[in-house]
Amino acid sequence: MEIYQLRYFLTIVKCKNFTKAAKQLHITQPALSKQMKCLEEEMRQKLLLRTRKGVQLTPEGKLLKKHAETILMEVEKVNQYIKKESV
Amino acid sequence: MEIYQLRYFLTIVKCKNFTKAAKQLHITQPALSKQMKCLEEEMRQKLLLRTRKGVQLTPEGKLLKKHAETILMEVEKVNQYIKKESV
DNA sequence: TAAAAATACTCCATAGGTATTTTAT
DNA sequence: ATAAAATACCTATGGAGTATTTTTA
Repeated sequence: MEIYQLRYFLTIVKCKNFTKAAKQLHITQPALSKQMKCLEEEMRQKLLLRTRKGVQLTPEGKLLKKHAETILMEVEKVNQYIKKESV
Repeated sequence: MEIYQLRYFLTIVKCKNFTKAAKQLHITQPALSKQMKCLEEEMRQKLLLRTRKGVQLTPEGKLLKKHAETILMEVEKVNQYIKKESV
């Protein structure tokens, strides 16, 4: 599990669509699919339900979302600090 | 900045020594040095002071330590969840 | 039946290894 | 003089791309 994978995951949750999320992340849809497959395999459970209505979260996906948000919020604090210092 | 780099960084802080930290992380000392160089370059500042007395934190290093601890604590929660679910 | 996701490959960037040099007392 | 860190160079894993197939309702 790496930070970039959590960012990919949250972007999919927000977009409810792999293709749109990939565009927003400036990567291709297959690259994004592969990373989500890796993440689901590492977590040993499905996180995302691919339906015609859009991508939905499984209960485990919902839990990961909470943790991912906490982690990325903290990462964002570090990024802001870098910007502040380098100006 | 990735989770594995934060783990490397905190291990060095704990061990106060690159060589010992590398052993504990099951990687080589040069691999660890390179990752810390990458991290310092990305942060655009020195994080660690290499002294004979042991590796010390710069003020920026101390700040990163706090964020890294928060992030890794949250990662650990996810890992525990994986273990629980996969049993 | 059509949009979206998955699969199959190919490529290359970089994480990590070994050997060696440099640094700090 | 010596332990520790940095550097140089090499290898190989896996992240990302293109082309294509499969899936879902």
